[in-house]
Amino acid sequence: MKTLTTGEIAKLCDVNLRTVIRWIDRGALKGFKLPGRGNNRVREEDFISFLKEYDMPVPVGFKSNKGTNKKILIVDDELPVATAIQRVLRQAGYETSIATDGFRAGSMLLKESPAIMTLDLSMPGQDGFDVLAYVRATEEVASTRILVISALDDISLNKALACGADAVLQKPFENSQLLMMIQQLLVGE
Amino acid sequence: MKTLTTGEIAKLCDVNLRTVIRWIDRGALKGFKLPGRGNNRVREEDFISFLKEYDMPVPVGFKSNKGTNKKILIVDDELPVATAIQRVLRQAGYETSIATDGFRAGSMLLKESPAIMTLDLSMPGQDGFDVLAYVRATEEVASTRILVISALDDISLNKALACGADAVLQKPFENSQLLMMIQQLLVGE
DNA sequence: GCACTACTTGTCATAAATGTCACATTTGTC
DNA sequence: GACAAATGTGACATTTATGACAAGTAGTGC
Repeated sequence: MKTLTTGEIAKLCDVNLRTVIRWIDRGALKGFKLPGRGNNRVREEDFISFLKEYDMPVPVGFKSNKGTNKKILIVDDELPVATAIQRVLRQAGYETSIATDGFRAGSMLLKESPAIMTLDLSMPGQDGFDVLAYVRATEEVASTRILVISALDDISLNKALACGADAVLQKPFENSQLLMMIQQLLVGE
Repeated sequence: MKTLTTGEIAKLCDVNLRTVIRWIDRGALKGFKLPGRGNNRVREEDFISFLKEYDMPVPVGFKSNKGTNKKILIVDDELPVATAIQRVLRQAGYETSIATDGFRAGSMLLKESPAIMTLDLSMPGQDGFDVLAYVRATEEVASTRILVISALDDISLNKALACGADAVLQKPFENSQLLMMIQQLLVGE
């Protein structure tokens, strides 16, 4: 369970540490105290709900709601494919967005911090394995679950798993397969 | 995340604090409220876009503030080119990072919020004009100054300016030209 | 020019929130 | 263990939000 100190929250909110402590004392921000002298700790989820409740901006790379966030980012350069995936996921109640090129994908990944990203391995000018490695090495988004969707052979898919993919799905696939994998990824952690 | 209080904005705009609050209440200036009694905070970027939208002069004291962020993101798929640019900028005292593909570029742009991004128009699988349009349309990074560096002809460079580039530089270029443009972009606004 | 309207901005006092400071204590780090 | 860094606390200074009201700024029509 990831927690935050008052100092960290103070920096994130650009506010004085004293003020953060007062928020906690007042009950506006839910936290708990360490046994020592009563140093405060705030659970990440509580901090996020606090920000949302008071309509405060959530710092970039800090939105991963782990449990409750069901946002899915669909990365595929072929728009028809992406929208097809989107249709299936939306019907199942998931919140989705689409990125059709590398720049958008990278940007939206950090901007929206989705719980899951589906990734097409073979995008023009973009090495899918490299994307996997980069995401895993980038702290802000490292915990994003990644579902690789590709028409490539098993060897490539295995390599994707080795590079950090959480699951792979070979094209063509059944909608039910897709949904099952998404659901597993969401529950899985 | 740097934010401003109503009082700071009042001084910067040389208006009454009461007026700033009214701007925020009215929605002209985007801000958010702290949990306490609802003290207002305005994100720096939002304040800048506000000033631009209403054609208000950017206060001198504030420019220097922005000037402290000298981070520059270099986007070029050819690593030798990128490192050459980086060497020049680092020698001049700028903090730099390099992105050699679209995904990294988009991700690092949001992660690091650089003051300036240099952009190669012709990256494989990535339409430079489209990147420009996307950045301008994305609130979180819309105010990033973009210097397009390209070997393409004048027509393309003009199109880049129309798409939202703040400046263009045609390859090949002198190091002094590059530095001058960077400096102008940092001071210019 | 004048009166009228609609609107924005400035002023003031007050209550409340936030920032500052010094110092003891705790926590992190090696 | 020992040391550096971060945190909590109280008292106090500063800043902020709010309402009501005055003053200023167009624009309109006469």
